Amino acid sequence: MSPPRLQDVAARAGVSTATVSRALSGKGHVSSRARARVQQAAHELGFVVSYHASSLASGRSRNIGVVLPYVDRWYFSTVLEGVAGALMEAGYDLSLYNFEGDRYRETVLTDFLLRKRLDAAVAISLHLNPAETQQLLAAGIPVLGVGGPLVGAPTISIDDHDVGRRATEHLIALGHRRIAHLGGAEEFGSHFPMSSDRRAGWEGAMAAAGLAVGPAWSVVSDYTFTDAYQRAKNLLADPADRPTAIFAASDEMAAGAVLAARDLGLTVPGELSVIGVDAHPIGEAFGLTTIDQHAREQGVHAVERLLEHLAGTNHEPVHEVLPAHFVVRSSTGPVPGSAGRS
Amino acid sequence: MSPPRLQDVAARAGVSTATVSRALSGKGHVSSRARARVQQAAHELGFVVSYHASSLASGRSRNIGVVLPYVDRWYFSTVLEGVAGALMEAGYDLSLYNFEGDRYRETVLTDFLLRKRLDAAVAISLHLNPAETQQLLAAGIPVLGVGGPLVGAPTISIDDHDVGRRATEHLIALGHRRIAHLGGAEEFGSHFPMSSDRRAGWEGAMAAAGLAVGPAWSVVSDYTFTDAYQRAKNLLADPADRPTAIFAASDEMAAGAVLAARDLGLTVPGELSVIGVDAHPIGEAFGLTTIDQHAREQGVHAVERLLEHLAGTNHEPVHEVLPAHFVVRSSTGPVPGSAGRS
DNA sequence: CTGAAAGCGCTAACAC
DNA sequence: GTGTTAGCGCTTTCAG
Repeated sequence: MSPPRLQDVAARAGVSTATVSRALSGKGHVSSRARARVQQAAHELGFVVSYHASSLASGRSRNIGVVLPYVDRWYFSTVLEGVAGALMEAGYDLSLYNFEGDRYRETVLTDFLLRKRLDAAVAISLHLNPAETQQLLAAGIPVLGVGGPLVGAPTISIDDHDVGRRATEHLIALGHRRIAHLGGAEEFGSHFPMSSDRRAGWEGAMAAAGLAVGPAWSVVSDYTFTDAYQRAKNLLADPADRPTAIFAASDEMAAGAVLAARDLGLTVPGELSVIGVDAHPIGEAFGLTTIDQHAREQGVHAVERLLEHLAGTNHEPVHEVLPAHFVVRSSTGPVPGSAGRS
Repeated sequence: MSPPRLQDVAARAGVSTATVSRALSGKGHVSSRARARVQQAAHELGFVVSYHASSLASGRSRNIGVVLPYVDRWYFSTVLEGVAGALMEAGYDLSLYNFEGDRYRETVLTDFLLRKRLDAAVAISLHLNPAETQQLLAAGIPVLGVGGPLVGAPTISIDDHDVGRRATEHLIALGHRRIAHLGGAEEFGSHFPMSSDRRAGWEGAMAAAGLAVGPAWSVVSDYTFTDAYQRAKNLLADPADRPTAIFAASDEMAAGAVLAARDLGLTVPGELSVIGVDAHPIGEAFGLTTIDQHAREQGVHAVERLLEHLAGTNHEPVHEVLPAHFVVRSSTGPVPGSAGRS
């Protein structure tokens, strides 16, 4: 037998389909008596509204798209967890669109996102150009950016420049003068727009303290543990000319650097201090000092903003900046051969 | 102005809506001339079919659900990447349902999955009981299980018992006699059903070799780097009575064990051999010997199977076993104080 | 507060 | 090969 329809419920409850719809959706006024009978009937029949019919008739689908460049990287999967949980609480479905770098960028943007089956979308650390953003907005899909700049759309993110500055100043305060940076490439800007900002924050703090920053200490990696491990090993190879501290743009890279140092026989933080960003769980075992950017909360908050937007009136593209917090553990300490200051 | 409808395209191309529908979907026969005009008109108007209308009318939604207990853990996010890519290639949408452990288990199963908006679902390493599986199947949603047993539904997975056996035999062949296991809890069985199988494989191999397996060497962890690090440290603390090798049920745990060993001053593989499972990228920097279970391919293959199922006739619940392969690196070696065999 | 009825935009028989 | 038309199952004016 086919699944029960709204009409079946109406018949059983002895009311019209309109009343059933109102009673079940909570929209419009229904006498509590009618409501009770409807709910009773719906329950007995095991009725579930048809998503497609409901969406077609109402124009809304209670479905939100999440667009991201990777799902198997910590930041993205963590934000995704936050988004998924918040949407679930709100009774929304979540459609996932993974660029896989840039592999499906075109496909997602043209074939998938425009099928008008989304009430809104959140773009995680994605650099959409104005044309792409406009395309979405023109299709009637409000977009919210998380962790990346989105021209013409509201965003939430942390202040990456400030994060870079604070991490660096923490090391400077410990007496370090020779501080290297391990971050993402500029070209990675399309997916990791924060990279250059964190690097700029480091450069700014170094300059403000009158410290030199050679190109050799401005290391470009790809945000993976393994690549960072290798690059840190190269960076630290020469005992005569190596930094005493490293600021890594992510905890995974920071952890890779710690492992590299150990493999070279260097103690952390005795001979090398390392600080990361993220509060990645792996940092705990490494005793990593880091700056927590509350990735999961970013996802939760993104959904709150988006639902407000859908419900409400406030459609200005506000760029909201979320706080990030120090988590000091044991990977940072006074510079070697000093009394230190901590 | 409102978006163009099928009718607008029909008018512009000078044909009926039925022809437009056929021309655009590729179903049914349309003269190439009509097809060309339709495509032309559709393009000029920027027409995109309405997903909801199409789904309502046809009963199919080109949307597949992915149900999993976590998204921020390597195995799950990697399988998810594979599934997402394969679905994208096939032009299917992907709806994500995250249990977050068991937090949303009920909600997902009752509120979300049954809304008849899914053509099918893949359950990643999820232990659905027969009633839950039946509920889905009864709702007309074919389910495929990846990496976990699903009663009454087709599945694909590796042979975890065999993996445990092979990993252990690798260590035994290197001369090890004191081999510990770091795996998941039995109770974790609801999400990591492979845990107990890998452990059983280890026990079996040890027994077959006539080797003792004390309860102290059968360590239960939670599949995280940090927990494994801590437990391995405890396991290795006593120099007088510690294993010479560890078989960990995942690379993350194996890496945690390697770090623990180093923090205790033990060399790997000189004083301790470690082998994991997964081919997690982090294993590279650790030089981890592992068994690759090809997680991404599991996801890709799951989609292939599901689409075949949707297209075809073969509806038997086949349990397919995929191969897993050794990746020998530098974390395993001859037992300490022996000439070794390799 | 409730019912009748007109669609929402497309697909799939069924005719021609 | 192509057009006609009856829905798909629900929401939402508009009356009452």
